[in-house]
Amino acid sequence: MNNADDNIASPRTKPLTARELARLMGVSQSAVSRAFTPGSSISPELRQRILKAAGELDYQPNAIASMLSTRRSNIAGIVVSEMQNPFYPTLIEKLSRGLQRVRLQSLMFNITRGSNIEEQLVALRQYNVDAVIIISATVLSGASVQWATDGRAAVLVNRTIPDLPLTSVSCDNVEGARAIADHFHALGRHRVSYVAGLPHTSTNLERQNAFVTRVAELGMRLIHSVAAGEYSYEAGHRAALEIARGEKTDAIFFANDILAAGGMDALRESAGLRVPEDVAVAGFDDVALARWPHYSLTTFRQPIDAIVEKTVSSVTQQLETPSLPPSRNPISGELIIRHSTVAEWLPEIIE
Amino acid sequence: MNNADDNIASPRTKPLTARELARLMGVSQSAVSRAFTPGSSISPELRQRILKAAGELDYQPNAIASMLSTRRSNIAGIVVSEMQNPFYPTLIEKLSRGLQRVRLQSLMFNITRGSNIEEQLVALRQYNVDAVIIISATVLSGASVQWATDGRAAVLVNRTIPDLPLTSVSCDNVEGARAIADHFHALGRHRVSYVAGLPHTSTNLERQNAFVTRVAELGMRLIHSVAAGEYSYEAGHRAALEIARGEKTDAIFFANDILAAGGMDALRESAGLRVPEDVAVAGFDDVALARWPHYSLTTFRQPIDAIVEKTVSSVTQQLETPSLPPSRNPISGELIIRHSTVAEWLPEIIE
DNA sequence: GGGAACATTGCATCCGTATGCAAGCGACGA
DNA sequence: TCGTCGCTTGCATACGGATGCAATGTTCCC
Repeated sequence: MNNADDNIASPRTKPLTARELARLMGVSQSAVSRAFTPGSSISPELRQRILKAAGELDYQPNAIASMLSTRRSNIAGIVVSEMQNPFYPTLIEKLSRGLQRVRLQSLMFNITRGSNIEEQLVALRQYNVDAVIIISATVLSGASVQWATDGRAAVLVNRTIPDLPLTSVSCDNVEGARAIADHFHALGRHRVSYVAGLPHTSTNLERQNAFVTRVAELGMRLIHSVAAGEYSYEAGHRAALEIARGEKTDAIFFANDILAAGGMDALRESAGLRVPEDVAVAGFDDVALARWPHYSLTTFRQPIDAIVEKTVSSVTQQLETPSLPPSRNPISGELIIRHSTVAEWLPEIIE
Repeated sequence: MNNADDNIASPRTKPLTARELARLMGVSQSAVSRAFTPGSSISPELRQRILKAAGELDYQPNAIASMLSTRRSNIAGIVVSEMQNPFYPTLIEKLSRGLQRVRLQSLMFNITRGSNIEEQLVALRQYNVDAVIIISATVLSGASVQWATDGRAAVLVNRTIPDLPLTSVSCDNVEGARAIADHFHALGRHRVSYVAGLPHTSTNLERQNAFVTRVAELGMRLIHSVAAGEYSYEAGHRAALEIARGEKTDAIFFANDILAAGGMDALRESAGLRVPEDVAVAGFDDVALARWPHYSLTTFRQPIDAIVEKTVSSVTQQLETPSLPPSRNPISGELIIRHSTVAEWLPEIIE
């Protein structure tokens, strides 16, 4: 039992290094490095030999060391705050996959509202992320974002920050809000209302302004315009009750689907109104529950795949061309009409 | 305009290094490093002086270099796959905050089912993550997980992997499933059914076995036991319809809340049954929608905060004591009774 | 056959921080 | 007053790979 250690699962095995592998093979460390670097100057034979040996000896390059040398981390920092709205998990999931496709891992930064945000952004710089993708709707100061993103690829998804020239990719909120207003108008609803979520976010401002403007253009009356305060079911519920207690309205546009869901339940179950007969309801996003037969919610679909694709391509372009000027990229969405505005529309059979 | 560059936002400014800062201050680079390393040998005065200068000159240590030196990355890899169930985003968000509290950033690894999982786990080793937290319900082979976690702190959350001795933290599925069975029994329901999600996951097996066993112990009859195939609203909807077409059952336990929501809507709106009068419905997790008045779902609440806390503390312990033997940590949950099983229970007023 | 252009390979050094070791310094006790 | 001990500080080097440059070997053309 002289070599007892050999039999024990060895948690401490130091990973093989390029130098060691090189020594074992009688080649130089550079050769090993080149074997793993596409496009580097090495003969196909040697590369194959090294990759084969690497496979057998379970060598893989240490990404940390490589980051230090190249000053590229191959990491994208994703700044996130509200995971409650199911739209975001879906977005993040797809985004993270999209980034993996271009060899970027996703480092998540969960911003907690109220806590010291600057402090949380320090890590973005410390970890030397190549790209910063800001999804959080939470208000971030332009200065801190500028500082955090300084010199890196950066994309704001579904939001903008005043006075900060950064590339942004968003669903076309103006198009969406106008489409809803047009739809209400086409339905013959003329006494419409709007329910905001977080009032000061760029997303909300765009939707609200576009909706209100279009409503006026079409000669409809805006009966209520309330702020729910947050993007939650409960907030939508409260807002709907408040509206139901006031002057009669025949169509409500909620700033997103979750608000709309809470609102519909309140209208139907607490206010005793029929949706869509008494009041039509529309949301925004087209999250999964909008398709549920119970809600069957008319909504403006955010084209997640297109948003992800544009975000990823913008990141890669910025990485290739650091001087690329910022751009705004509104992505066209699609009005999805369902039962919550059109009684004749019957919920899809769920297959 | 000789120094035109000065006026332009300088995206390329190379970050200040410890050496440079040291040179500027006339101290050694070691001193700078020590100033940022708690517990290192340095006088309080010098440390203060350095930290002050660092603040003014906007220096912060390069985490990459530090990782290379210390062989600690301060990164936890979170392996995730299903973000559709709202339980997981919530869990991940809290977990990520919990980890930040102990100075660990979260690197997310989104496992795509079907694609090459091993390949995706390579990055866990390359990035040298200190800890691996596996939340994904997707089936992972023991061997690949072992390889990926080799020698690091690792925790399986809400799942186990057969034959793989790893620390796990889960809601006590047995307790939960028994509580539901007991509840059905107390309600006088004796013809019960079970709806599974992903049939081969450890979570499902535990819930299913415990439920079936308890049902038998209590002398109730198990009428249907079906597998929805995935944890989705649609799957729950389909499963419920299938059950409604078969022999009459008076209580259904769905393996999670999303399934239950789909199931309830199907029972009520497609099968024309009353919930809870004709059939009682219970779920598992207590996600947000379980509280919505429309569902008002009886469910077994997973104690997310306790799970997160235990996970984080287990990680820190493992980091301190690498030889720590694996442990199982079932966390006690709580039966939440609502309208879907007890007609008299009225939905909470939403404040 | 000689030389130039090219393809491969290795050498040496750098990336930015952490840390063992030894040197410097002041304080304290005998 | 001198030796010793403890606290600070700096020096030198390690962490693991990437890469410019020089050295070597090949190929091709005149």
